[in-house]
Amino acid sequence: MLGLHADTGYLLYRLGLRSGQLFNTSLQESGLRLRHYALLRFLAGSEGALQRELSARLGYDPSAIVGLVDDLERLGFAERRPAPGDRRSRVVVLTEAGRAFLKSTEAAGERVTDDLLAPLDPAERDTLHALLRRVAEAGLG
Amino acid sequence: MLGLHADTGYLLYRLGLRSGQLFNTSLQESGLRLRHYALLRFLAGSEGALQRELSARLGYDPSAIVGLVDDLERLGFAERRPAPGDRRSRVVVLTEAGRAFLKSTEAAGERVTDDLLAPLDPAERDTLHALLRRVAEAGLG
DNA sequence: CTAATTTCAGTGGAACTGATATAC
DNA sequence: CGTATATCAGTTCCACTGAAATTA
Repeated sequence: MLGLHADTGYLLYRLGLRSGQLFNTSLQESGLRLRHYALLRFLAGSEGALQRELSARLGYDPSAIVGLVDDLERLGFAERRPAPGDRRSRVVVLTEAGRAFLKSTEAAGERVTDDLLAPLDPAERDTLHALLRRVAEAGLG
Repeated sequence: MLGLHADTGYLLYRLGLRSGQLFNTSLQESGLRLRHYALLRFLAGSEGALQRELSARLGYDPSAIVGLVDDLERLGFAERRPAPGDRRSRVVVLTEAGRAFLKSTEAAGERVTDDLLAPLDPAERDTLHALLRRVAEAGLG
């Protein structure tokens, strides 16, 4: 019995905190947080998404999406457009400035994961990633 | 490019949040949070620890330890005792009531990790655990 | 009518910063 | 003197809850 450090769930909790901190410090000079960055990267692969889709796919509360998109709009990295076919919804799309920002910070994002997983060799990282993906897909949809 | 879901660091961040939530809801009827529980389980394997040791080993800020130990003392699960040899320090020890509480909630804690890792078979869980431990030890001390 | 989408106000917790008292 | 331990006050952010307005 070595305390909760021996528990996988607790390890995930602690490493999740550490990962989030690394991302945020890496992003701090841009004025964005990890959540903004995640949203931008999702948009980069989607040709526009409804806010409720962002909420579901990223796992953030719908009320949190509002403020995140507000921030990105203020910076000119994303825009809200009326959704064709449903006047309740808004489509959020990446702007050219947003795309350029993503390109400029791509390397920094990879460096964070590199630092975090430094003790693992490439094959082990793949194994870890695959296991985490399966856990994530079961629990988060 | 599937967005940050394809990034291991981000997966860790998301799963860490989910893991913490599961622990906290599992503990909610006891009135404690994951951080209290982690502290209790650390004490169970330590014969008493200085608060600065708790901070270092659990990764919580020293100022956070104060409130956590306050809560545990109020419930009678832990006690502060003067540290022999250094009147600045306090030794935090588990009480009998604390030990009994841990015993009564052992199964619940295991169930949380079980739920979280449901998609993985036992061998995969061991693999995941070993990988996470190595990542944790490199970054968290 | 009920349900879905977005928005907003408010709550509580978490993590930290900076300052203080005490002791080394 | 400077450093370490514990404590306290205050800040910021995060995640959520509950409710509103609009539309389906």
